[in-house]
This record gives sequence, structure tokens and C-alpha cells, in this order.
Amino acid sequence: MGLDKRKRQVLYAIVHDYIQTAEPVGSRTISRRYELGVSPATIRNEMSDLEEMGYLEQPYTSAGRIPSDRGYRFYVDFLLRVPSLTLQEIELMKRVLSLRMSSAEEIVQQLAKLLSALSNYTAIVLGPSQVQARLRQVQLVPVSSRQIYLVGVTDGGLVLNRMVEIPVAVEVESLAYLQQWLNQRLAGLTLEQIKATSLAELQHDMRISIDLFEAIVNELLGGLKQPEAGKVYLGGTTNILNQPEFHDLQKVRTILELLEEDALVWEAIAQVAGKGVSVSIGTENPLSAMHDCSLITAEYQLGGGLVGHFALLGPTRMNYERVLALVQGVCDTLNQLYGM
Amino acid sequence: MGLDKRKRQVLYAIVHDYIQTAEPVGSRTISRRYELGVSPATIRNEMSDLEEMGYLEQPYTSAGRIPSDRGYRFYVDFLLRVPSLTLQEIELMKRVLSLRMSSAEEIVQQLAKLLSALSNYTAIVLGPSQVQARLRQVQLVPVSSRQIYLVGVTDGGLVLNRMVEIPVAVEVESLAYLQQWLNQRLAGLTLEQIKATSLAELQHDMRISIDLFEAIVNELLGGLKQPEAGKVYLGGTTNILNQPEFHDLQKVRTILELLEEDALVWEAIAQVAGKGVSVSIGTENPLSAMHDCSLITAEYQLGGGLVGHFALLGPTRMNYERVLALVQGVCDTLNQLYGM
DNA sequence: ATTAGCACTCTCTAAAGGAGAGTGCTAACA
DNA sequence: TGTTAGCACTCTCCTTTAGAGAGTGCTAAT
Repeated sequence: MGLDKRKRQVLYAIVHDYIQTAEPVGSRTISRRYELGVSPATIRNEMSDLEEMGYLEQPYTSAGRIPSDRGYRFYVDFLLRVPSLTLQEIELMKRVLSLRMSSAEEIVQQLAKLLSALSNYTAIVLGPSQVQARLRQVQLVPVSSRQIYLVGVTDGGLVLNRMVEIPVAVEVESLAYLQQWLNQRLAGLTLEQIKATSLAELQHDMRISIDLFEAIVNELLGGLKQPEAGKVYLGGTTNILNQPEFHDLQKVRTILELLEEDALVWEAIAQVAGKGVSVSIGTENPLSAMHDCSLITAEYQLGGGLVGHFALLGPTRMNYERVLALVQGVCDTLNQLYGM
Repeated sequence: MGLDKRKRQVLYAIVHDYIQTAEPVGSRTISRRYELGVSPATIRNEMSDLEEMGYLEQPYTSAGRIPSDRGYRFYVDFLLRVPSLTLQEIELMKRVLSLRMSSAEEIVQQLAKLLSALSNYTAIVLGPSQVQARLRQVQLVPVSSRQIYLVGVTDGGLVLNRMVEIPVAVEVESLAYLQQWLNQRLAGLTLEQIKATSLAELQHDMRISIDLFEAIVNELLGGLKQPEAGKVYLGGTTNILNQPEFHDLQKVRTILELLEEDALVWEAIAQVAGKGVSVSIGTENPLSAMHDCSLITAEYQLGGGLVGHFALLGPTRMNYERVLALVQGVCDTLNQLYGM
């Protein structure tokens, strides 16, 4: 990326200005607002170069320039300076996220609200996957003769529950036995390991091996294996309406309809999310409905092996500096609260 | 409501036409499309009368007429004719709502999707209140030394769960005792009755009355008393974007922001909802954000004492005939599937 | 009581004109 | 050679204007 210092300055100025004003940036504006020590004409030349190199675009002939996706990419990778959060904001995060809540679900819901409120963008939180969590205990609650409510408690003190339909009726005593047996076999394993466990292995040293039990265990095991299937939590959906680029109803519809499709959203985020924080700009996004948007994704950890992803969704013209600071702050806070 | 036959016909024609076209209706249009056997001039006179009586409005001088809230009200109360659903639609309802699902939550979620898909409006379903349900069994699952996961199973086979924080640590054996004791005291009561139960009553014949236990029981009881707090399920939120009256971004924002506030939505619906089906038109709605909207609410029953409300939200110009047919159909279907 | 005829009102759309912002080019300058 | 001032040109956006269209209310005739 051979951009000399002044080109970088100009690019930074344009991206920075455009992020705030949402209006194409002209050479005069830059020379007025940013102290580059050169005249508008010089800046014009630089801009012309930057456009040719693909970092800028012109909405129409003889308008100011706006950053292209590539321009944003360079900005994000090399130019931006992440500010620090205020103490109040950090306090707020700690307060809101601190575990006075009953379940992971509630934390995650709070997280979505918090992120959207602080950023003014739309927050998306993918429910935690629990594959790394260790199962401490299983409890089987009889609901009807053919339904069992499965409650698992993980090492980290988080609860997962699921209704399991069994093929044949079972009595309460047998259930107690089953429960004990499952606990003996599975307690201490991570959910990942449990997923990999086959019935055959369990059966190996099963005392009684009645067919019915087999079927029931199979179902229960299935219940434990299922991932906390793709729940998606949204916060600040309406925030996109504040963005001038979404004053077009058609665009609003596109994105809101997308957000209604949990499965799609999950997919889209899972695809771009990496280990730490990552940024996906405009057409870098897999979904074409998101080609006008940027997605900042990050990994969160709730302790006890609970790991998931969250994201902030905004226009490509989103305030990356601010958002990255926020995301980092939230990750830090969560780590501090629930970290090893 | 002294409206002679022709005035009723004219009013019906105008409402009916406006619901379909969203354009002010003129006298010529009526005489062309509806066979009233009179000339436009006559209709004009009737319209003038109807306007004076408050059933119609003119968006501006010399435009066609549109119904006022009062006009819609009269239409809904006296004029409309609810059509019947097609067999396919009824089949679809049965299929989608039939209980192959594990929990009430899932049924309710399906219900929201179904309603919005069939009506093209926004569906709101309030989670079932369980006050009428009888508690069959309580199970206490230890999570940490100070946290207990409370699982209740109701008569109807539905599960409610909640994390309870207790003031002092308690051992597993004591927990087992507590559980047994709670079951003895509370099983068979409706949640409503449990809510009305005070600790003092329970304590009355409590064998051991150690202070600690007292505190713990208090918390657990509190957990059971909490209502399955106002969960709101939405379907087809973006459907309002299809309505021409919501081509104005400001209005869209107002209503979408409202829909993000579960508590407000719950309140608004609970206020207008009655025993059966009820219609709340425009300014009849308690929330001013809904003054451009109508709300069709109805009660649903999932069996086992589970009762709740659902609603369809659309512009005041919504297709009442269609929507009422749908709502009735859904109620019937649910009754058929889960009825006493 | 109903209807035809007609002038009038109001909105909506398209076209036209002008202001404003910004560019690219050229020529001068350090 | 890089930088800058000057200037003509382009394009959008806003406002104004004019005309078409739809619908009304009134009057007079049936």
C-alpha cells in the first residue's frame, strides 16, 4: 500500500469528515478543517490520485469525494486511532453486564441493549455456544409421561434446558435411575465431548440394556447434543433509521427484513467473525443485503466455556474509531467480570 | 346511530374502497364501482351529510373523502361482513399450530409468524400468563452455593424456570428436603393461589423453623410468584413498511421504536384486550404512537390454564374483514387443538 | 328528491431557471 | 518539479411556474 504521508493524511481527513457529515468531501473543506499546510489545489491532485487508486469515489462528476470500501479498509487497517472510553462508560458497562442476572440469556440480552445504546448502531448478539462448557449435573424433570424436561448445569454455573420427547412412557423411578446413570457417565465432560459421544460407548458398560432405555437415552443424549440453537438477540434495530443513508425506504426494508431472519443473520456473522475483533466492510460481507453496511464482530466469553460472538451493524460510513473502542471495552469488561 | 340504508351503503363503499386503494374516494368512483342506482351528485350529498356527522373526513378541500376513526368504528360494528377462510388457510393453521413443538414458547412464536404471514400486518403475541395453571411439581437444581435453579411443571405440562439467588449457602441435602417440603405445600395450587400465599401461612406447620430456611423459602416463593414476565413475540415487523401510510420515515420510526419496547407493547395490548376479539381503532388506542394504527386483539388458550392475548397491528385503514376472519380462524383452530 | 352542468379549489407533476459547490485544467511561480 | 491561483465547466438541488386532473359544492332543471 504505497501511500505517502500526505496521501494518508488526505485519505484520513476525507474518511473522518465523511463519517461525521455523510456529505461528499471537497478539497476546500479539507484545507479548511484539517491543517495539512497545502492549498486546495494540491489536495485536489492528491484526491484525484487516490480516486484512481481506488480509495475514493465520486458520487457524480464534479462532486466531492467519498471513500470507497477499499478506502474504508485502508482507514481501518492503517489510519484510525482508537480513542479511549470515558470512565462513565466503563462504569456503565460494568454495571449493566455484572452478573446479577439469572441466566446467560439475560446477560446476552443486556449486552445487545448496551452496545446499541452506546454506539447508536444496531447490535446483534449470537447466543453463546456451550461446547467448551463442562457439564456438572443433569436433572430430569418429568413433565408428562412422554416428555422430560432436561436441565443441565455447567461448570460455570450456567443453565441450559430443553424439552425432550421420548418414544415411550417412563416411570418416575426409572427416571431417577436414568438421571443418576447419565450423571455418572457425562458429568465432567465438555458439551463438545458429549456431542462426540455415541450411544454405543455409553451402552458399553450399561447394566440394564433394555431396548426402551436405549431409545430414551438416545433422545436425552440428543437433547444435550443440540447446540443452544442459533438464538439471535438484537438491540437498537431502529437505530439504522437515524442514518442518512437509510432515508431510502427500500434500503430500510432490505435490512430490516434481513434482521428478521435469524438464521441468515447468524450465518452472516459466523462467516465473518474471527478470533478477536474483526471488521467487514460493505461488499466484503457475504450477504448482498449487507453490501451497504459494515459489520464489526467480536468474540465474547462468559466464563465456564461459554463463548459467542456479537456484532455492530451500521452503514459503511460508520464511526469505526468509536465502535472499535466500544467493542474492545465490552470485551475487556466481560473478561474482567467472567474471565478465567 | 341513525343512518338510513343508503348512507350505510355509501359509508360501506367508501371504507371498503379506501381500504383497498388508500386513496381518497370520490363520488364518481363510488357510483362507478358500487351499484347504488343513484348518480354521483346524490352520493355527494350523502357524503356531505356523513362528513358533517363525523364519519368521513376530507384530507383537503375538494378531494375525495376518507373514513374518520368514527367511520371505521361504525363500519366495524355494523357494516362489515366477515368472509370465510379458504380450506388451504385452515389447513395451514392446523399444520403450523399443531403441537409437535416442545414448549408453549415455540407455539406462541409460530403463532406470531403465522398471523403476520397470512395478514400482511404485524403480529404481536403476548406470552401466556400461567396464573390459572396448577403447579404439579417443583424441582430445585443447585447451581452454585448461593444460586438455585427453580423448575416448575404445571398441570398442562408446561415448564417455568427461574434462577433464584438465596441469601445463604445451602447444602444439597437440605435442598432436597426443601424441595419435598415445597411440593407438599404447593403442589396442586394454581399459580394465582401461590401468589396469594404468604410465608406466614406456610410456616404455620413448618417443622423446622430455622431462620435461614425462612429466608430461603422466602426467595423461592418469590421466584414462583413472579409472573412469567411479559414476554412479547413479534412477527412481520417489516410488514408495516408495505403500507402506503407508512411511507413517511418519521411514522415508521415511531412505530418501530414502540415495538422495541416490550413493556409498552404489553401494556397497550393488555389495556384494549377483552375476553374475545376486540378492535381498537386509531385514537381509541391508549398509546399516542398508535393513533394512526388499529389493533385487533384476541384471547388465545393453550390448554392447561394457559391463557394469553395476541394482536394484529396495522394502519387504521386495515382490512378489518380479512383480519377478523383470520383472528377468528386462529382462535377456532387453537381451541380445536388445545381446547378443553 | 334527484340529477346535470359548471365554475372553482386544491394537489401533483414536469419543466425551467438559478444558486452553490466542487472539479479539472492551464499557466504562473518558487 | 512540485505547488498554487484563477477560471470555465458540470452537476445537483431548490424554487418557481404552469398545466393537467380529480373532485367538490352550488344552482337550476327535472
